[in-house]
This record gives sequence, structure tokens and C-alpha cells, in this order.
Amino acid sequence: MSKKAALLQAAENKVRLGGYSNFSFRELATEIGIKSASVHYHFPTKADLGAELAHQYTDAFIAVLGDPNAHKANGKNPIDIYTQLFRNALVIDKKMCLCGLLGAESDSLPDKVRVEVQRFFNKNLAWLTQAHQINGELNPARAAIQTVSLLEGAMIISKTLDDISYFEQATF
Amino acid sequence: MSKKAALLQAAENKVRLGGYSNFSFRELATEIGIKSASVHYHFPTKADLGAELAHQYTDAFIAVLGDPNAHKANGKNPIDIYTQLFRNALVIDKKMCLCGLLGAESDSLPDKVRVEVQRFFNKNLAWLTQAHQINGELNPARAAIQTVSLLEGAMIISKTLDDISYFEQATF
DNA sequence: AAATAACTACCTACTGGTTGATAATTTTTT
DNA sequence: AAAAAATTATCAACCAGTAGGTAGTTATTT
Repeated sequence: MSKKAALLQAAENKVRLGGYSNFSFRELATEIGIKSASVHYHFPTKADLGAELAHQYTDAFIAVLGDPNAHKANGKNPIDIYTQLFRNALVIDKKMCLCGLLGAESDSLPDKVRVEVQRFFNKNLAWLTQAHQINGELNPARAAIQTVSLLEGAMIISKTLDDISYFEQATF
Repeated sequence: MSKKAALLQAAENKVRLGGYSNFSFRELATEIGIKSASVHYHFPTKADLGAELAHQYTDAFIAVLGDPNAHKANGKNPIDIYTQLFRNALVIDKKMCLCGLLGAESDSLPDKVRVEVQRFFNKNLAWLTQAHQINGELNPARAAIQTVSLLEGAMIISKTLDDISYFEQATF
């Protein structure tokens, strides 16, 4: 794993626990064994790091979701696949959705970071709209908004009250 | 308005835009015309300020919600009243729900602040459970979780994409 | 030789927090 | 009513620590 990838990984963990201001170049550097000045070699500014983090997070997220049509063809409801991805974040990582947290902080984010968070939700809504369309929903665009809203919100409640059953109840 | 109340008001505005780390004693002090050392007179530590802020926010929130039975008696759906409160935060204040944002940051919050955020959600779930019960819901506790999850999530999407119509679509 | 990746050393600005002092006000005692 | 004591709210000055960022240098890899 390259130092750059390690920096992004370390930053992701911190941001998903406490938001954009919950990591510093010094912390990241110490964690992976370099000096803070060297982090600036990989990412000129903190905003650059944050933007690249959100971008890669989004790409990985969409990639792991796969093709909703393929899920349907395999007899699986693509919405269940989507829900499972959120559930894993909560149960396995024990962390918030990166862009859910950043989205809540949206107003105080550097422009280039906010743009990437917007991209995350636009891509998610596109995927979910397609999935709901496949399921024969009457208003797939609306259903998509409701699905992602419910899941992001349920994560917050479960995290805050430290009990996964809130997430389960919200999604079943 | 007392200086203490003014400090809490200034802090609320900042936290609702960018979370717990989006305000400093110096900023608050400058904003209301005192020195940062004087802020420590009213609130010994930042965590004390944060905790009192979340506590008062919760009390005001529950107070303005009123009695769900009274709403029903007036021919109004108490869930609509609840939804309107969130909508106003978005349309009038143009800010996130204080405890929604703090809840997302839950893991990195001082203990006494997190406890107050938990109190917010427990009180909200209690109110919503009662409201859904009044409406004759089969599983009012589950419906309560779904309602608050949907609204907190819809706020995040609308804030991030800077478009209230996402909130409208999620809630109608 | 050139590009890559790291370093040391430093800067300015800001963070939450502490100290001791100072007025102004309020409460208590005489 | 007057004097004494306590409380409230503020201040200037300061502290150690951390923030993001920069300049110039060195080591490593291709």
C-alpha cells in the first residue's frame, strides 16, 4: 500500500468518526510514519486531500454496488443490496457514511470538497432511481430520495444511540 | 438578551453549519462583544457549552412540538406538525438540525455532549411513537424511527444539493 | 540526470484554558 | 441607614499545544 493510499485510508477513518475537522496532517503523518510536511507532497492542501478522499470513496461505493439489473436477474432486490452496504458500514466499520457526515457539514466545507459530496449523492440517487424503476416503482426518483434519506438518517440514530437495532427497525 | 443566551445563540448558528468544531470561544466572544476569557466564566469548558446548547435545543424543540393529542383533536396529523418543524429549519434557518449534525459526529464528541444528543433522539422517538400510536399505526415505535431517520437524512441531501425539493419529495 | 518522495526547520494563526485583578452590583450583617 | 461581605461579570496577559502551510534540502528510485 502506497503512502498516499495509506494517508487516504487514515483520513477516511478519522472523517467518518468526526467529520472534516477530525483529522490533521500531523496526525495522518504520524500514523503512517512520515512527517507532516511530506503529506503536502501528496496533497497540496487539506481541501485537496478531502476532495480526493470523497471522490475515491464515491467511486468505490458505486463500484461495489454493481449493476442493479444484474442483481434483479439473480433474483435479488437491488434495494436490499444497497441497504446491506450501509448496514455493513455500521456493523463492520462501526462508522458513519463518509459523505453522509460531510453532507451534514456541507455549509462549512471547502468548495472542492462539497462538490465531491454532491457527486456522491447524485450518483447514489441515479443508481437508486434505476433500481426502483427495475422494481416497478411508480415514482422511482422519489423512492430513491426516500431510500437514501432513510438510510443516512438511520445511521445517525444508530450511531448516536449506539444500537444497531434502530437501523434494523428503520430498514425492515 | 443576556450574554450567556447570546453565546448559546451564536454557538448554535455555527454548530448547525459545521458541527461541534465549527465554533471557538474567541469567535463567539468577538461576535457578542466580550473577551474569550469571559466566555469561560459562563461555560467552564467547551464541552459544558456544547452540552448546555444541545440540552436547551432539545427542550425548545420538544416544547414547540406540543401535545400530539391536541393536534389530533384539532384535526391535524401530528406527524405533519413534526415534519413542518424540520422543514422550517431548512427553509427559514437554512441550517441542519443541531442534533442531527452532532449525532453524525457522535463518536468524536465529549461524553457530556453526546449524552445530550442521545437525550434529543430519545425524546423525539418518544413523541413520535405517541403520535404514530394516536394515528393507529401497527408498529408505532418502528414508524417513529423511520420518521426521524427520513427527516434527518432528507435534510442532509437537501443541504448538500442545495435544493429544498429533495426534502419535499422525501416527505410527500 | 531526472523525477520522486521524503526530510528539517520554520512561520503565522488559532485553539482551549488559566491566572489574578477590577469594577459593579447584590446580599447580609451591624 | 450604613458598613461589610459576597457575588457577578468582565478584563489583560499569558500558556502550551496544534493548525495548515512554506522553503530549501536530502535521499531514493527510475
